[in-house]
Order: sequence, then C-alpha cells, then structure tokens
Amino acid sequence: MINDVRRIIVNAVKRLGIEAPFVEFEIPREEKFGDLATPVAMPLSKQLKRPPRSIAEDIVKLIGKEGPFEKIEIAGPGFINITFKGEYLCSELKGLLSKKEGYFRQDLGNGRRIQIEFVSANPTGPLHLGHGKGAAVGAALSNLLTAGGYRVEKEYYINDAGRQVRMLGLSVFARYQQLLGIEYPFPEDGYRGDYIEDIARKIIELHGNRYSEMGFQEAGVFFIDFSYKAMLSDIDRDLKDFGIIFDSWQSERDLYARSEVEKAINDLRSRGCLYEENGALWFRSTDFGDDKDRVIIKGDGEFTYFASDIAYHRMKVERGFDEIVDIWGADHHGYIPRVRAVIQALGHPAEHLKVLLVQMVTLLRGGKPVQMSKRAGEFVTLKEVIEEVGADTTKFIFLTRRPDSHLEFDLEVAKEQSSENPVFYVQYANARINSIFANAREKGIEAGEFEGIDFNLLSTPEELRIIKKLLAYTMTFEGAVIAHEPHRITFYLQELAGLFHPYYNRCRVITDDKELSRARLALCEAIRVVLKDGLSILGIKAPERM
RNA sequence: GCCCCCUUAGCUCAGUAGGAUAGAGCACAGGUUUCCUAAACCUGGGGCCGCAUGUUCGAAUCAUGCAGGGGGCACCA
Repeated sequence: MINDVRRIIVNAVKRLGIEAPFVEFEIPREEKFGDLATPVAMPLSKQLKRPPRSIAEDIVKLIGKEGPFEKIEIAGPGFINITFKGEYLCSELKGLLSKKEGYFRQDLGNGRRIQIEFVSANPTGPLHLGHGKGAAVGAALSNLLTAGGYRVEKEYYINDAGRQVRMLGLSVFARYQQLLGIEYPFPEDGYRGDYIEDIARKIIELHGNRYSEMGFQEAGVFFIDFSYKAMLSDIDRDLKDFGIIFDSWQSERDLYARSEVEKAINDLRSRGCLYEENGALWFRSTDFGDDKDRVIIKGDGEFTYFASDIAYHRMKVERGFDEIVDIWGADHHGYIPRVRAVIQALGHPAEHLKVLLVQMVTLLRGGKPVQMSKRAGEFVTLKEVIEEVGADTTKFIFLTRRPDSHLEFDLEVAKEQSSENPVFYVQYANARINSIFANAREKGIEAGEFEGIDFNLLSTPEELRIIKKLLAYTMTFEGAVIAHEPHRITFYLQELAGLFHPYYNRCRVITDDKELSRARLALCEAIRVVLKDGLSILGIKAPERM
C-alpha cells in the first residue's frame, strides 16, 4: 500500500523539479483526516522558500487523478491527507491474504550483513533478569532485521580469559576445600552464590579429593576451566529454554590463542595510534573523541580487557559486516567512546558500530520490589522467572518498552490471565480466531479458500478500521526495521488485538448469511496472518488454544 | 568534579530525522452475557509533556541552563 502511494508522490515531487526526500507516512490521529497522511510538503518548504500548503497544492495537482484515491486534500499546516477508494482497500486485503507475510515484507537491508552481539554475560554466574532482557531484545532485533532483508549473525562473546574466570575458579576451589572439611579462606571478592558450591560438589563427585592437597597454583587451571565450562553450559541451557539460539560463540581465549590480540596491537601501532608511557602501552583514543587515552598493556605486562576487546572488534570489521550492533547493559555506556575509537582508528566510520544500551529491570511482586543483593549472591535468575511465568510472557514484557528505558516487571501481572496482561490479550486474539474457524468448520463453511469473496461486505466502521490497521502493518514493520526497534511491533500487536476483541464482541463472524460469514472469516484470517507474523518476529508463540 | 541516560494522566509507558486538538494500558466510576472463549466488551472523568530561556511560521521532540532520579569514572572487570 505505502509503496504504491510513495511512488506516486515521489513522481509528483520530481515533476516540481527537485529531488524527492524520503517520504514519510503516518496514520492521521483523527479518522476525518483520511486514511493516510504525509507531511512531505513541509520539509520542502525551506528548500523551495514557499509556504508548505502551496507546495502541497502543487503536489496534489500534479498527482491529479492518478492513484487509488477517493479523496486527496490538504489540511493543517500542509499535510496531504489521503482517503483510499474502498475497492483499493479490498484488493490490498486480498493481496495480504494471498501473499501472507510476503505482502508486508520489504527488502530494506538489501542483503547487507549485520552482526548482532548480545547477552555475552561472563560465565561466572547464572543469567539474571537483565541478561534476559538483552537476550529478548537481541533475538527480536535479529528476527526483525532478517525479515527486513538483512543477513544477520547472532554472536555471544565469552569472557573466558582474565581475572573474572580466575576468581570463579578460586571461589569454587575454596568451597571445594571447605566441603572436604579443610579450612580454606574464601576470597574477599569471590562469587558467593549457591551455584559455586554446586560446582564444587560436582567436582568432588567426579574427582573426589584428588585436589585437596594441592594449592590453587597447581589446581587452578583445572578449577577455572571446569567451573566456567559448567557455567557456560548452564547459560546455554537457560538461553535454549528461553528460545534463543546463537549462530556463533566467540571465545576471548581464542583471540589470544590465535594471536588476534597481538595482530590488533600491531595494526594499531602501524597506524600510529599507540604510545608507551610509564611502562604501559596506551591507545590514543582521545584522537577519536574519548575522554582519556586507554591502557592496553599494563606496566606489569598483563593485557587489559580492552586489549581483547580491540582484537574482537577488529575481527568484527575484518569479517566484512556492513554493520555491527553491540547490545550492552546500560552500566557499560562509558565504554562506548573507546570502542568507537577503535573502529575509527581502524579506518571505519563511527556509525559502523551501533551500540544499543539495555536498561535495568526492576522485579516486582504484587507491586512491591523484590529485594536482590548481588553481594550475597542473591538475585533472581532468568531461569526462575521463566519457570514462574513462562518464556513467552517474559519475552513479551521485555519487549513492551524501549530497551533503553527502565522496566518494571511485575510477576503477578505477568501471571494474570486477563486483559490486564498484554501478552494474553494478544495471544488470546489469535486463539479466539482459531476457535472461530473451528466453529465455521462445524457449521460447514469452508474457511480455507478465500477466492470469490465479496470483500465489499466488510463495511462496518470496525471492519474498515481493522482493514486499514492491517495494511498499516507495513509501515510499522518498515519503521521498526529502519530504527532497529522491535518494541514497535509489540505496540502494534496490542493495538491490533485492541481492535479485534471489541469487533468480535460487536459483530458475529459466523451468521446465517454465508457470504458475509466468509468475508468476515477472511478478515479474521488476515488478522491472524499479521498477529502470527508479529509474534514470530518477537520470538513468541501464537497458541491455537488457550 | 566530569560524562551518559531518564523525567509525558493517580500508576506503568508510547509518541522525538520539529508538524493537526498529546495517546494506550492499568487503576478509578458506571454499565453489558438468549450469541463463535466474559480470559471479553461499552461509557466516563482525568495533562503546566520536570522548570526556564532560546531557535522556528510551528517545540513533548532541537539548543543552552537549572532541578530531581539512575548509571558510569581505574595500569578494575
């Protein structure tokens, strides 16, 4: 629908003798303004130094009788408001039914390759709720961009080198000794969760007291490896239970093993971006807008984490992605300038890397915050929440907000099976449609074929409103892809369900009038197509029955 | 001290490449079921878009300042 209109408008603008800008569309707030509006004349006003209304008039004049428009008029400061012919809406609806999701798919990515890195939680503890939000957002964004014509790769970066996993190993080692009745000091900033003891117990199960006589010096390699691998497999399982599959897992150790860190440093050195000072090796990130320069190799010869991050991001750009997306917790925002500096130092534009920050989640139970203390190792894990409210609900709630705004997650509301719970509201619309079709089959109305249906029978205000909403899905989809914002789909689905339920209540689909019933069934089918598509982008099931 | 994010209805939040009289859900008040799932629907009240100045024909949206909330500053990870 929009593409037809866009073509017509672009042609008209060109005949004014100027380049057409990207033509935006919106659904007018009030129905009396028509079905579709574009403010395209307004930005042209500056360029042409003429009032927007007069430009809009010219555009409308140039369009003339072209296009499937019942009415096309100028309103407000210079909007061009369009009302479609009924028959056009019918034929578009027919197109949606025959092409299904192909109707609103657009190739916006043009096959461009894009890597999305997300979750990437340290393998030093179980995934908590915040990781879950990153996971839901990352997976939905991947689905969205794939549907929008990008070639997407989802990657998880494993911090399996350095101090953190070492601390994990030491924590487990301490618990191991203690479980065997040997006094052993627990490290000051060690990991205190119960899972540490679980791992230690597992080691005893498999290897008994073989390591009890050793110091951490000697047993460390084993404890570190065993522990982080155990954590990683828990993480992997939690993600799978959450319905999230990665295409690749990049290990930090692997970057060292393959000399990628060394290569990256040499690369930066040859570009003149490094210098030595006080016995340390620095990256001059201030050349690219960072607050201060950053250390890559410390005075004691150790690499900082930033060193492997440089290697990692260098590898990302070398692998030829057209765009790189990193999804991070908001507490890492201070890291953006230095990583961006790396991208630029390597000769790529800063926009090549897009960092999406995911804000925190506050867990509520019955309106009251659930206390979490990271120090004591007490936090609510993703796994616990999935077990309590289900993976689909959890994902949907994560996607009902912009990722960069705080989210309040109320467990009681999430479990509610009523319209108070937006997930149920949307899924129930789909289930309800299925049950209408079941009913139709019982009454002997063939619902499978939509040939020869008289769509003009769909003439109530509710029906027209729904048809227009369905056709507008293309716009929502397009906007979501361009902005990289899956939550727009979530909002759309809630609105669509919000049109369907009242319609269901007001108009019977299956009546004695067979032709009318078939037309209404077709409308329901179209709603189902869109609901299913939207939900699948969000990574959420569309249950047939609830 | 410096940097980033947030501030929109009682609550939770949409809306920001500037555009029409600022929206939704929940909560609140009242109503609806001989009918495909009442797990639903209808009606209603509700706003200094944190404050101030500026840019503009036009600002919730842009700029500057201030206030409040959150996060971050390292040869930590």
